[in-house]
Order: sequence, then C-alpha cells, then structure tokens
Amino acid sequence: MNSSVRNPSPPLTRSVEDYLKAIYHLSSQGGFATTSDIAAMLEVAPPSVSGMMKRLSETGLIEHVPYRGVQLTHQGRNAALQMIRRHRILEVYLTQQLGYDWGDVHAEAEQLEHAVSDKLIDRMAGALGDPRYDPHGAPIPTAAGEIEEAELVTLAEAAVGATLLLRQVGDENPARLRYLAEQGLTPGTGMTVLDRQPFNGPITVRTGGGDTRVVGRELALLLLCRPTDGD
Amino acid sequence: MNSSVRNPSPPLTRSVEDYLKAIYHLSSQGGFATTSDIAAMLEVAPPSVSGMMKRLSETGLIEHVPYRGVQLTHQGRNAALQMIRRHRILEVYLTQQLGYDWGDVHAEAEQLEHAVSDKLIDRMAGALGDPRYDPHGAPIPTAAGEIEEAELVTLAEAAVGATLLLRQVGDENPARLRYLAEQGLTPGTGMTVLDRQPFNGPITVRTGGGDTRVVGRELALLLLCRPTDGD
DNA sequence: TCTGATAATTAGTTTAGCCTAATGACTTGT
DNA sequence: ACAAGTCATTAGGCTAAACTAATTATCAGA
Repeated sequence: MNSSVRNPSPPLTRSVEDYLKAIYHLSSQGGFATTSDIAAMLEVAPPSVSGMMKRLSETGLIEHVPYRGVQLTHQGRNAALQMIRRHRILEVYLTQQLGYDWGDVHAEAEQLEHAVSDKLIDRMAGALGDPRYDPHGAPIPTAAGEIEEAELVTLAEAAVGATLLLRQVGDENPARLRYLAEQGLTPGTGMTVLDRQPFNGPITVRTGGGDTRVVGRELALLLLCRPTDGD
Repeated sequence: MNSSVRNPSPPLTRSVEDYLKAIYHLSSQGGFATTSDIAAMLEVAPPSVSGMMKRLSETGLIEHVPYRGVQLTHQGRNAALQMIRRHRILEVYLTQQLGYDWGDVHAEAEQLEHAVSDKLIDRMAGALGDPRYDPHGAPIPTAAGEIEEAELVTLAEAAVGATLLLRQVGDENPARLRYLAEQGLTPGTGMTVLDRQPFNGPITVRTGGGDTRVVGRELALLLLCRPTDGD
C-alpha cells in the first residue's frame, strides 16, 4: 500500500536537493516555479531543468504542468524543508559557535547541508537551544517540517511615518550583508521612516539607536519588516 | 613552468578524494597500493579502480606501474594529507564539542570531510586548541602537510612482561570501539602484558587502573602501543 | 619450464547531470 | 486572427563514475 515501503526510495542526490530547495523558494508565495526561474537560481541551462523536472515528477517529488511550471508535492515539500532546516541551523551554528560573519555563512552552509546527518543537525540545534531564526532572520523549520509564515513588508513599500521592526534580510550576498551590518541594519532593529524620495528614490529611516540612515531601493527591497505601533 | 599555474587544476571530486585517501593508507608503510586492495577498501569493482588509476596518473596525483600498483606523487600525498587532516579534526570536534561517541565519529566525518572549507577546519582546530591526535589516537597532519610518524607495535606482538602505552586504536568499527571503551582500552592507557596463550590465543594485560583484561587476537591487532620502561 | 591460479586490464554498458542546437507551444500586439 | 517573440521541450552529445564480461599479465608450484 505504502509506496515508500514497497519502493524504498534511494537517498536524494545533491542535485535533487538543490532543485527542491530552489522550487520551494520560487513557489513559496503560492503558484508555480517556472523552468527559467529555476534555471537562473541554480545557474544551469533550461534544458537541464526540463530533464530534472521529468525525473522529479516520476519520483513523486513535484507536480509538473508542461509549459506552466512545477509545484512541490507533500513529499517534495518535506524534503525541501528538511534541507532548509539543515541550512539555517548550520548558519546559526557557524555564527554563534565558530565566529563566522553573517555574510560568510551561506556559502559554507550550502555545501555542508548535503553532508550532515540528522543526528548532527539535532546536536547542533540542541547546543544552540533550538533556535527559531537564522542569522538573517529567516525562520527555521522544525524537525517535523513546520515553518513559521510571517507577513512581512519590504522597507521599499513602507509609508513615511511608519514604524517598523526589521525582521529579516532577504539576501545572501556577503558584500551587501557586510554593508548592512556596518549600517546597523540587522534583524531586530526598529526603524521609523522619515522620508521617501520619489521615483523609487532612497528612503531615510531613523534606527532604534537614534541614527539616521539613507537606504537605496536595491537594499530597501531586501529589508523585510513587520509594522509596529511605534512602542 | 609551473603546471599548477598553466593548468589550473579543477577541484578534486569526492571520488578522487576517497581514492587518494585509500592509496595513502595502503601505501603508508612504503610500497605500492594494489588495485584489488584499493577496490576492497572503497568497495568498488577492480575495473573501476583501473579506470580511476588511469585518470589519476594523467593528472599527476599518482605514479602507476601497470600490474604492480600505485604510489602517491608529492601532489597526491599532499592532497591525501589534507583530507586526513580534515577527517581527524572533524572527529575531534564531534567528540569534544558535540558529544559524539568515539565509535560514531568516523562515519560522520567521512561525509563532512568532502564538504568543509579550509576556513572551517581552521576554525574548528582553533576552537580545540590545535589538537595533535584524533579520538582514536591517530596523529593529525598539520595544515602544511606534516604528519608524525610513530613506531608503534600491536599488542598482538608484545612479549610477556612488556610494559606498553596504548597510543592508538587502528579501527573505525563502532561496535568494536564501543567494546574497547567499555574495557577501558583507550589511547593513553598503560598496560603490562601478563600472559600470552599459544597459537595466537588471547593476551592478558593489567591496565593502568590495575584491572586485568583478556584480549583476543582480532582486537589485539588493533591496539597500537609504544613500549615503555614501565615507569 | 610450463601450467594453473590469481590479479589487472580492456571493452562495452549504464546512470546522473550537465551542455548546445533545434523545435514546438504559449502570449501578446497589431 | 496572426506574426513575432519568449519560453519550454526534445534531440543528441559529453564526462564522471560505476558495473559485468572478456582478455591478458604475472607468479608459484610441479
């Protein structure tokens, strides 16, 4: 009856793990992940994606609608969330226990996530007190595969006068992250929007520490915030 | 002039890393590593080894004498020692910082060694105070590729009355390692040989703690010791 | 010295994962 | 309603790494 017993599925390959993560990220706002978006995210050619989609739908990890795109099945979603859990726990571990900069953890975790055992991840999570967020503020899925869904708004769309709590930075670029940290723009920082220049111009905010910062559009789009009452 | 500049060598594959380690271990006592020994150690078929030997000697990592065996070149030896350094530092880290049992570290390190960066290994080594031995007593190569060569003798070849210091356990089998730890036979333990039964029979020792242990041949061959003056 | 056993190699296949070039399917503007 | 452009897919090829079956080299014992 149960296909996972009748057809004991071989462990996922590194490549399959990467595809599942990419599809998860691209379809997390609902809807389909397209071939070309997946190809761009993984830096492979579109035909490679078409080929992999065929294999993944045969093994039941995704649902493929030709010429439309793909979505994860339950099974695929669970596998993706396990990878994301590994990745984010590794990121926390590297920063907290081994002194990594938050800009450098992504690349290292990207490799390690394919090599660590569940046991090691559990030990690391335990040593860290079961953290709920990674260094960029992204929520860590539980071992059971649950993940917090927060409704966040980018700084780029906030109105003048709004008070915000910076919750998450949606980027992994080391140079950008380093700059943001220098500016004191890290998750947990409170901000008040003082000014927005027209035509997608820079946004001026006062941070929790009282400093004023001017943020260009490229970075403002990466700062994911929760509106607060200003208290 | 320098081929590593003219032909920037691509990073070694996982498989190549495993072959180099196997060849290192098989030829460390001098001499050649044979095709069938490599095949047995890596659990692949002999023709797979022949094929890989061809590629490795083309890339200058080994010297292949057909129908005789292979030896590592300088380059190959350095690459192998880097892998062994990674492996052993990971083993120490897992036991000391994450509470792993010494029987379980090998399998986990075997996977991780292919995924960790040099930077991560250096951080781990630093956090541990640059350990010189792994949990089984094996010496850890330095970042520069130097490794301690100790002249050790197995308990199986020790004479009655000899006093020995158990320096290293030459095995990675979790069940055997767990048993040895239960018997108090871990690196650093002093031993006096009380009795040897004939025909490769069991050997009786008194350990540093004063306990008497009877050790069969299979295990005695794994206990690598340094003769001491009994002080 | 020859013969049989053992070990190594060559030949040919398979699978995963990628590629480029060619073709086919949607969508959008006129 | 169709022509153009974009996007996805098919077709065909490549490399790494494994396999089995067949062949060849070496060595040891009579």
